Amino acid sequence: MKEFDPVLEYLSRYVNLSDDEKARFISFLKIKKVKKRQCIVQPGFVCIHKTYVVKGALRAYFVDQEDKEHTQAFAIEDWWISDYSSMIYQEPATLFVEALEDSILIQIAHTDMLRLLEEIPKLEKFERIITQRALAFQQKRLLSSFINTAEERYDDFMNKYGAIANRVPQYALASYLGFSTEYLSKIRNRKSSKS
Amino acid sequence: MKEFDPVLEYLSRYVNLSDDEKARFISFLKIKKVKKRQCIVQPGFVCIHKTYVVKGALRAYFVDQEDKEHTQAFAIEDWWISDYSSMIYQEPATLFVEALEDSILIQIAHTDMLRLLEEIPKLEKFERIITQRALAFQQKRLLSSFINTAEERYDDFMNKYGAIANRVPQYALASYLGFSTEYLSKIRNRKSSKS
DNA sequence: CTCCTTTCCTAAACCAGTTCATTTTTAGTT
DNA sequence: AACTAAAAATGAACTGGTTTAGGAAAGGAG
Repeated sequence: MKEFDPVLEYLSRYVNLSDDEKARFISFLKIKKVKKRQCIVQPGFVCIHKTYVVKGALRAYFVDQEDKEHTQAFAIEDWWISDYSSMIYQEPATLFVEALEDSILIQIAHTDMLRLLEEIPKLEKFERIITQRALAFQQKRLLSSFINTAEERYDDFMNKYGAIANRVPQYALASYLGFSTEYLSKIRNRKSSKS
Repeated sequence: MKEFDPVLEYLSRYVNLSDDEKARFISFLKIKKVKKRQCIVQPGFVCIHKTYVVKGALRAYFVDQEDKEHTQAFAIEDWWISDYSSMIYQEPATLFVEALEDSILIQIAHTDMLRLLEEIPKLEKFERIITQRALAFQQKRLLSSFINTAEERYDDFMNKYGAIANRVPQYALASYLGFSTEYLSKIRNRKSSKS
């Protein structure tokens, strides 16, 4: 099952599974290939899967009443993505999760994950830790949106996630950082004229 | 150990513990009483405890370079609070956690909690679930800060958490919602003149 | 290669929310 | 009750970021 190795490697950073447990885990995984612009989650439908990115790039975004998009998260190789709220509460999604490039994904259904958590309690630790880290990240991001100016947030993102910034469309980046594409353009212009 | 009952009741919503396990859990708990304005977490010191509020009200806030405060969370009766990031990474805190009223708290050290998680794996489920919910909440809050105007965010908060809003100082509420006290004052004025 | 769509850039008018400076109200303390 | 300090209100001047409307560049499909 070589195709699932990346996920097993990811798991092994947090928890040690026996070969049997690994096999059991893998039995619930599914490979999914998607083309650019294809959505794997849409508002109105419950988000069933947790999705791991083997190859490619995706984003989760919300569309508000004025049809404006707000990017909630990006995911590239070795990241997870989903409409988290929809998945854990088994409610209709509010987000789109869309491929920004042709991508190869590995998915596990939330209900299967819950079953696995019962079977292999060690996995709970994995879930807890990655969720804790996601929470800490999200808290920092919210603070930053209040504390830093648009330009500071842009700089921070370029420093930490330049690899992502250079791969995703500009409107997606601007809507992640919480300002308009026009303003992103203005920021970049300001920078290039300075140097 | 009647004094710890509120925490046990909280736990029981997520996981069933035997009497032995309950006793073991309780053995790590400590009661803490604090006066208004007293801080239980400060920048520079590692946040050791997870804190449950038996009675009273607290807030966690960040102070930026311009000495402006940004409230990250409130906690009243039956809520938990801490500098989450500092606690899980065992790094110096960046937040203050301050009592807004004289309060009675129950604390558990993070290291003790980790030990308990090893001893009583059932507890992992508890940790995972409350963290997942906190994450979903945080994600909604960030989206809302991008999508909604200051006034809409104020209205939402009043609807959902009116009980908190009426208990905390106005500057704390404004800094939670992400705008200035002056503007909050303006919003309230607008409303009272309308009705 | 050409057409067409999507993405990116620019600039001026505009507005939601801030800043600053001062006053009024409230709450805590002796 | 009187004093003090903290919190809330007010209003005028200002600004970071949006909006609107356009044109330029880049990528994909035939």
